[in-house]
Amino acid sequence: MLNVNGRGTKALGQNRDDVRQHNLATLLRMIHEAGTVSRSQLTTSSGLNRSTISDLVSELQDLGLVYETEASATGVGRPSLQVSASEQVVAFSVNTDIDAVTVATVTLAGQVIAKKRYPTTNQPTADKAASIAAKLISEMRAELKPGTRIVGVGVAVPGQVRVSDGVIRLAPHLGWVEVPLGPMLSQLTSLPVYVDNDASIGCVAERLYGNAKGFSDVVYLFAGSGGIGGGVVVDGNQLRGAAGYAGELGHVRIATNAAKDFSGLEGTLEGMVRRDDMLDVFKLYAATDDELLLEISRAKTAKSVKLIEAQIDNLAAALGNFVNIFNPQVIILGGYLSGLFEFNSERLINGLRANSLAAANERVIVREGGLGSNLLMIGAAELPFSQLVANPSATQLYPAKAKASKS
Amino acid sequence: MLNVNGRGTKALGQNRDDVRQHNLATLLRMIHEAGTVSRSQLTTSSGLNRSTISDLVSELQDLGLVYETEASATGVGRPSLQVSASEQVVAFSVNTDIDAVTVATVTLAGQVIAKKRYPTTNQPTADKAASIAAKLISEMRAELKPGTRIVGVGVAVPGQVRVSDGVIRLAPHLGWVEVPLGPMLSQLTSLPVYVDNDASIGCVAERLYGNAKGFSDVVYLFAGSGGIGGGVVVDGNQLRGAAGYAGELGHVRIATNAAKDFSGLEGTLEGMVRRDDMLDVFKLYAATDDELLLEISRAKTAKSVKLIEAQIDNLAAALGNFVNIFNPQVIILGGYLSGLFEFNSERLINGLRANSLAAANERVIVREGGLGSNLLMIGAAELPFSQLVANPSATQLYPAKAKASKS
DNA sequence: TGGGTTTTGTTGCCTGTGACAACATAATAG
DNA sequence: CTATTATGTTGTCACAGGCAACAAAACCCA
Repeated sequence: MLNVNGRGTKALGQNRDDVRQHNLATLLRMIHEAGTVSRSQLTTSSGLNRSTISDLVSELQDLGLVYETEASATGVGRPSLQVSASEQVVAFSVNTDIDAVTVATVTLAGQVIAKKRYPTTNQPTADKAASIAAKLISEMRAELKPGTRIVGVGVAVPGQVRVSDGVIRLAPHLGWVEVPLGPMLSQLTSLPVYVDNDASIGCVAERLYGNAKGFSDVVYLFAGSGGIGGGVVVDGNQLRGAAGYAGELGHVRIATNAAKDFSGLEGTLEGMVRRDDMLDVFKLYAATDDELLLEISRAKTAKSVKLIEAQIDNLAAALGNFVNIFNPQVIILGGYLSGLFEFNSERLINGLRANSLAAANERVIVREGGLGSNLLMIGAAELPFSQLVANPSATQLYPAKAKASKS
Repeated sequence: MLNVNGRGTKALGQNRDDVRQHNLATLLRMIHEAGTVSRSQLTTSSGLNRSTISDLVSELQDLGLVYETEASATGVGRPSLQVSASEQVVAFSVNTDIDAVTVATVTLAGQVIAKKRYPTTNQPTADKAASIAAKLISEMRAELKPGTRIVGVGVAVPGQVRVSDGVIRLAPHLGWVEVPLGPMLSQLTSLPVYVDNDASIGCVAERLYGNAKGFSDVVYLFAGSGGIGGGVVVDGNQLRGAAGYAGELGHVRIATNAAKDFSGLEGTLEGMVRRDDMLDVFKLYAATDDELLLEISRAKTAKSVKLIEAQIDNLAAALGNFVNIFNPQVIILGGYLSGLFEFNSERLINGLRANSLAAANERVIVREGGLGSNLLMIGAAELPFSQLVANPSATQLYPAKAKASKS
């Protein structure tokens, strides 16, 4: 029951029958991302022959990963069979936050079919969080339809995660330092567990199902109660870096002599665009993002407007940096940052342009995040799913009723 | 005679006989990067069968791209044939700088076999630079051994380049705005021309042949007379961004209220770590990097030391950002930045650590660039070579004696 | 209503690619 | 001089996807 490195041992160069694996993986990826696709669509967008698609799809069907249905005709010609990702193949996603542990069941088709939130008083310890998560997973596992198979568990943690083995290096808001959350949860559930930073996971979700869908170069910025995190997609691939810590966009320095952020760095984006400051100016003690967004949109007092504009300017400076560094097609703002964008998008865009090179910023699109509360759930499930998709025929699945065979 | 996009039309998913192309490309890449490899090495590091290697290598040989030699025995067993990249296959590399145009002939084995520098008074216009380059190329082409074939021309320009069509969007030091240098040079030489930013090209060279060799996640920073440029390698691939402008690391903002850089941005690395300031403090009007490095290493006056330390601190702040963003394995400092590193590497490293997350910076290596004056020449030649390597059997080559057939 | 057209699924055959095994070759070790 | 080790060479084989021919299922139109 090992946590496998997100990017496995790369076969140094070539392939022979890997062709089959590759094609199988490509088709499953298409089906997984779309939920349902017709076989003719698969044929055209893959470039493979009809007969090959037929063969490959039936192999996926034998593996129990997809199923076919007849579609009602939409035009001339024989209607193409619809291929759908199986709802009988699921992953569990976990989000450990400062005030709750949330677990969801997500199907291979990308649907959240169950979700449980377990509120905690204060921040839970890692042990506590793991046992809560394991308990919720166990409950949800018992409620699965018979025959359902489980791919694994994906965990979103607000902090720095060593992706290779699921160790939380530092999660300041949770007070976790060097805790092996992945192995702990894997032991409790007897399932493979994959852990990653919450913002990276949000980025994955936005790219697959949200407002960054279809883009190959994306910068994602997310501000929650735990500071600012980021995720980056470069040429269609999630930026991970040497050990998986890349994309810490909230800790990028943009100014001198300024407040420290939660990790002790000075003059960083996270230290200058603070959700808590925003709550203070509206005299809120705690608020959901929706409540805060509403307040921001109605801000009238000079003090609040000044704060909002200052945050917009700082955000724009940081975004300018990211544009110079990544030359992305689209920038997605999540959490309460979308409120800043809505409040005065022109100011934000102008600031961005003033802080970046004309060539790099000329085509960049700034958008709010398109996914709601299920963002992290869908994204976290992608961690185990991506393992399955990369190797459809050789990935072990686990039955709904426990007694999983040890790997 | 078109300039082809660096990353061609990506076949959406799969392959059939693409296998052969892929394997051929992989082998040629290994041979190209190593210069000479034994067949047994190719066998082990590719994972392919001996017989397959034999077959593929003989195809590369038929294509005239490699040749085999018998090696003197080094151990037990039959000695393996050595496979070398052909010196009869070359590319021209061009560097348009503010005071000269330099052209070199580089072999597929990575050797610079000829080099000519044409000094210019003041900055040349793009037309001037193109005609000088074309003239030098024509001369060097005439001096090639008969039978030599030309892959194309790679151009390194200090500025922002639209890689897809070779248009220089902005090269502040040369005073070039929106000039189609690639097409111009292509017309003059009747050869395919590829253009990229000089720092990106330096990064490529360092990764293939310099101090970043073998690393998959690299941040490269280069300071020359034209400001500070950067290049990034992410998971083995050069960071390009949506339109090829990514990696403008010199224009990243790290401070408030500071001097503008050459592109008019405020508080950026380029604005705060200035080569000209360094020349001033040593009362130099102009100097080669070697001269400047010597001065820095001998700096004694309070004023010069203070400036050097201030630049080190600012450089460290920027490097901290890059570590948080990219989590690289290695950072390479080129140009006179290596002098800052040598002057007080401890201060630089400490500053880097203070400005980045512990998890991200714990294993990062900081090094000076390992390539001398041929850095840009070797890197620029890689632009056409990478086209050839990606598609060994279908890339057109051009004869040494002109009269090239139009494509 | 029925034939023509268009699009897609299915089947059987074909080609190209790399694996594999057997053998040949060239070095070292004793 | 033989045994051992490592590599190159050759012929055969398995397997994946392309391709063509046919069947099936929709629409169009007279």
